[in-house]
Amino acid sequence: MSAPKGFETITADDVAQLAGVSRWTVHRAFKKEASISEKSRGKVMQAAETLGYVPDLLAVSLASDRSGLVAILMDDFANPQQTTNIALLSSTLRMAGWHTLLVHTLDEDDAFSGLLHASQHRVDAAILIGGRFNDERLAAALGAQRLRRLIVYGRVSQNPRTVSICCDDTVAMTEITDYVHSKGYRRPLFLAGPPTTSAHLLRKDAFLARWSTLAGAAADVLVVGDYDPGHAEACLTDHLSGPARQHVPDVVVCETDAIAMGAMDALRYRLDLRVPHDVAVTGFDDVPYAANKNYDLTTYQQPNAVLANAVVEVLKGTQDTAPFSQIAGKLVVRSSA
Amino acid sequence: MSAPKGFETITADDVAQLAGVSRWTVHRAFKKEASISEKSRGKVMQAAETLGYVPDLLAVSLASDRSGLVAILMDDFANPQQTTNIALLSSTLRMAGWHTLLVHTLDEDDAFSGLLHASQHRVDAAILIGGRFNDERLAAALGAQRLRRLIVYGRVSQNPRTVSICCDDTVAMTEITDYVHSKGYRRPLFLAGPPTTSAHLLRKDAFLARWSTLAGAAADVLVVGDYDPGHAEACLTDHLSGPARQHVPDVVVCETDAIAMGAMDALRYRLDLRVPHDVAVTGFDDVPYAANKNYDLTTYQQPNAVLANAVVEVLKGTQDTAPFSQIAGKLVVRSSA
DNA sequence: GGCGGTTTTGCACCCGCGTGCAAGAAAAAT
DNA sequence: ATTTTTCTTGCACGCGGGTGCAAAACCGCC
Repeated sequence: MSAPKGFETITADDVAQLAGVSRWTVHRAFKKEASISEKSRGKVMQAAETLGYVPDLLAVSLASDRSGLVAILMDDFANPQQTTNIALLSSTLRMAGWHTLLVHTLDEDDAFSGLLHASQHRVDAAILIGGRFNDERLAAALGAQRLRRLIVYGRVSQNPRTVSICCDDTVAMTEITDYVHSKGYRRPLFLAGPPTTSAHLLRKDAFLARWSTLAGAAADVLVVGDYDPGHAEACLTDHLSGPARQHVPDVVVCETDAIAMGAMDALRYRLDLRVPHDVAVTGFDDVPYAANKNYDLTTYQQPNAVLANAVVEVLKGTQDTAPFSQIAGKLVVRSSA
Repeated sequence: MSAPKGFETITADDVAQLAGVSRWTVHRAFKKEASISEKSRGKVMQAAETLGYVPDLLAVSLASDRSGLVAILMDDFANPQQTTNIALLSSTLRMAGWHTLLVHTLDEDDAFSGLLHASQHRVDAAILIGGRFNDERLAAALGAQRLRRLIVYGRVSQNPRTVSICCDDTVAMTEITDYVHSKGYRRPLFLAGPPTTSAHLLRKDAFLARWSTLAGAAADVLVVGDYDPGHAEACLTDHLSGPARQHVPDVVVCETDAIAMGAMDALRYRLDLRVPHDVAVTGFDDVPYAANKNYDLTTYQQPNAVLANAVVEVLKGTQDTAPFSQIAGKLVVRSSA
């Protein structure tokens, strides 16, 4: 009767027995729109209560072919934009009834195997956060069994079999460009992230195009290898210590806040310049730390909550991919530019 | 034969049929120490290869009563120490064969329901990262079915039914105290985090005890409500703008790096003091950003990789709880103190 | 060729629950 | 009171695969 040690697994059968009904009636009692008499529902609920019964989601998933699990693949936990997103995403998903299977991917091969493992858990969808995922591999990954949906979060994917959920980088960067130009800055330097990501292309191209329209001249670009502030700091320091020293920019426009922070560190502590007095800086993303007094960064706020809800929408219904890549954010003006 | 749309779910039966054996032989082929002839193993493997068969982990979990899933409950994604830990933990677990079910808990009730959901997924263990979890509730949570193991990560839990994996805060803080004293500082102020966490108690008490031994006098303490840098900044600013202004400390010893960074911001930007010239600052955890030139924080490095591996050890075998709460880290001296 | 012994293999049954259908009970209609 | 109609309930079967046991196939040997 009672287990000598460990926990007794309480199944629907146990509840049925105690309530004096069949297992299927127990099932119906838990299903909202099921035809069942109030009397037996009451008996079942009481029995379930005293026994502490909770349905086994594993068995539910197996039988119903809906796991209620969403895999989130993420590559960079040092990136505050990504950790902010995953925090918001996982709680939004949980409120909507999904659980999060977290996969920290180390590199591209790892992403592939992570996606495979996720599919083995029958996830209802897999979400890719971060830029280091390769679209070509995604197509192959989609060939993996049981991967129902692939959502690319925070950037545009060329792959037609995926759903992109992100804000409109072109519109956003154009707005930043307009602001920078209107403030009277005339010698911009654009700091770009890794060349493989689409954010890189969209934001950089949008800036260059708009700047050329506004100022009638091309802007300088410096490509930083990744989104690490330390690396951005080193890159910019090198750049402005070299032959480019003579034309120091009056504003550094950065692809992300992480790069912007590294840039500010470089300007202040390596190059002995004042921000924004000597050089202004703008970022992109509005990560929490951007509001810190050290940086007080003028940046572009992504509508994170809207994006997270869009994921839920996609999970709920069959949606078109189009509406979810044109969500607008808003410019946040602080003292850095 | 071929599905009209969507993906064909390939089961062990499909492989068996193609290989001309029974389903159980397929199972044996995938099990390393099973008695099976090389010939049929070959046939099975080839059939599995051509069909692209991968076992369904949901079914495996259900049948074997081992989900291969570990729930990680985390409350604060803004805390870099926690995001660092979860990144390391999830990749360490994955290499050891476990997957991570991420639960972002918003408050205590939420933590409870998160734990319940995790148990419904039959997780092999649940790991608690962060200080906002209440030990008393944990005991209740352990009553939930199927929750095999509860691991408290990064702090000591009083609950005997849980396993604590953390470094020895007392030893660590004593080491910091010795260092601070040896550098000649004599008017310390200790900045403590939320009073409910055990880290608070251990670190604060260790500091106070050691300082009293070394200096023969009690040290000042200021309790900051949480681990948010912005809040710490405000608290310290208030404190030193008030009646305490006349005895400004010569060193601010902080319970965590997050608090230390807020403290440095307050000292520099609010109180117009130089760090470390006027006031020195120490932290605890050695989060990645502590090495940033802005802060360059003297702090204590937690042995994160060792801790993560300890989790795997606990998952693998039946271990005693004792050995895992006395892991040592090391002092990292930088320019802030 | 027959025998004891050792692999290999197949099979019944189980994990806990969901679906569709048919039998049973209760309510409504005649 | 009898027949319909409707609501409840029970059940066979399936999801995909793991366990233990017994039958079958293999082996070397006398």
